[in-house]
Amino acid sequence: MRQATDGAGLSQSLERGLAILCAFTPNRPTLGISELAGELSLTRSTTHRYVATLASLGFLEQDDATRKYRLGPRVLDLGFSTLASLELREIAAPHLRRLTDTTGHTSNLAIRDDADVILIDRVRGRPGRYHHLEFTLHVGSRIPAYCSATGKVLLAYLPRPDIDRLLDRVELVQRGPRTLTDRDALLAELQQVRRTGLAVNDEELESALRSIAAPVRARSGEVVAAINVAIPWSPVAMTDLVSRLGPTLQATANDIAARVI
Amino acid sequence: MRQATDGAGLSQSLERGLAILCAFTPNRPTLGISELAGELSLTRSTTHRYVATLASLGFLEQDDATRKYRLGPRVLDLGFSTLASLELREIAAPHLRRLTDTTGHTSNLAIRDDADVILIDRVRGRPGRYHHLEFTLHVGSRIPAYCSATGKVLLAYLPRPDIDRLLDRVELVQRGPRTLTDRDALLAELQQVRRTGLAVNDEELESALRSIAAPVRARSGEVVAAINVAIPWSPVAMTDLVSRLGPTLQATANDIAARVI
DNA sequence: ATACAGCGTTTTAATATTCGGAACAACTAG
DNA sequence: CTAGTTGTTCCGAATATTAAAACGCTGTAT
Repeated sequence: MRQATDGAGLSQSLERGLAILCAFTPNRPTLGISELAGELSLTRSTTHRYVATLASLGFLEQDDATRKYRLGPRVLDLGFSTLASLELREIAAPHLRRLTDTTGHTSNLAIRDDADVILIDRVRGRPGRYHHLEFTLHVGSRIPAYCSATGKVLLAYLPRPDIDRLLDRVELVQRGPRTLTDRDALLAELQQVRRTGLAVNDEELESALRSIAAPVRARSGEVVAAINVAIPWSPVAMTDLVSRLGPTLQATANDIAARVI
Repeated sequence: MRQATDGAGLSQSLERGLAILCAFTPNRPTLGISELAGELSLTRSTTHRYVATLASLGFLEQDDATRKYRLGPRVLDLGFSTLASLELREIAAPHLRRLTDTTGHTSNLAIRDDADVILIDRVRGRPGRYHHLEFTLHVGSRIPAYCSATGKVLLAYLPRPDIDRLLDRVELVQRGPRTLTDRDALLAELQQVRRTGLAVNDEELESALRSIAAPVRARSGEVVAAINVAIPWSPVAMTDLVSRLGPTLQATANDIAARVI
């Protein structure tokens, strides 16, 4: 849903077709031709041609009753089976699993894309108290970096100019009861992350959700990913959680890093 | 110049662009312009324009050193967060988790797409003996139906004409030491599946991999998905495994079905 | 050193491909 | 019945796309 033609020489049709696919979100799982056309500022006929193409290839399906469209199973072919960071994901998988087994909490592996983080692997914690986020977050989910523990980690170790450039384009909107909406406060916290090697998210993304994250470094020392554990809210103080889980988290992150090529 | 494949594709550019994205597989994670052009029978300049478009949108990334391309993080935006069967996935998630906790084995939720099955959720089993498939199969992976337990379940309950039509287009290639390459043998086994309500995969997809699957039914009674547990090979007889795990599997499948809208 | 072969990239003019207005059929309200 | 949707089809216009050729560049082989 970003960016049209900055320069010349790009394929309009491809761009529009992909925009159509991206228009389907969890909040709007089914869309009609007119809705799509309106959203993308295209005519219905043009939209229909793209949609028909996508449907004929299996990326979209048409609902028999309502005539509207939804995503088809083939979207899962698109890159999901591959993925830029497949190697990292494979290396991390058993360690994530162990992290969840020892802590009992859901653990995630995330990378940064622009000012967002993307979950590239996750191991669910014990059943029982399933939180709302358990269902709204999947592998592939995209979350703003500024209000997540993994995001803070992935921001913190960037060169300062890059941090500024990213934050320039982001509005620090209130997502949870304790979201850091003040840029200076966020920058201070990023410094804290660099000092401690840990980031926390204390109900900043969503109410009742806490999380602690640690950086995963490549051989070069560069922070290439972050792992975290998601913790449902409890009366325990955040500092206690950090001192209890932080070392385990960092040890896991280091184990992963040690196996990265 | 050329018409699209089966006269289906209406927008040539969109079809070609998506073909480029799909050309990236786990086996071939990075591709150059020339490779892509050769594979898709396009000229390099045309290929380059599509690739540049995809790269400018974040779906591809260019390696600084080799100048070749790999998938970018944005591919994960494509539909994965939504998906036709998201509801089913959400409903099934805690049950899959419990299934893995009680059996210790990796469990999966799969739907059918044409003659393949697609994993739409998975809960990894205990660490320890990580099998090769642990790494080659992810959510989103596509496997031939005829040589997997979930696939047999999803084939078995189709109307007979549909089964025939699907199998007409599939070659029963040997994938594992015990793959059913004979169509009649496969059809007989599908009947067995309908009788017992369980399907097995005894080293048919890959050596040392066994699996047992059960159908998940919608309110209407239609089989809409399948769940399975993957079992590393052991000297235990398959029939023993079935009698031990089958009831649990079916109970889980029924639990899920009972909660499907 | 030189020539070569391959790569990704840019430019080009010609046209196949795509565009979008208008019209259609089906459906829902009022 | 009319008036407003919706998804869908048609078709001439024209634009966005195509592919050949040339450009640098990087290696390798001579």
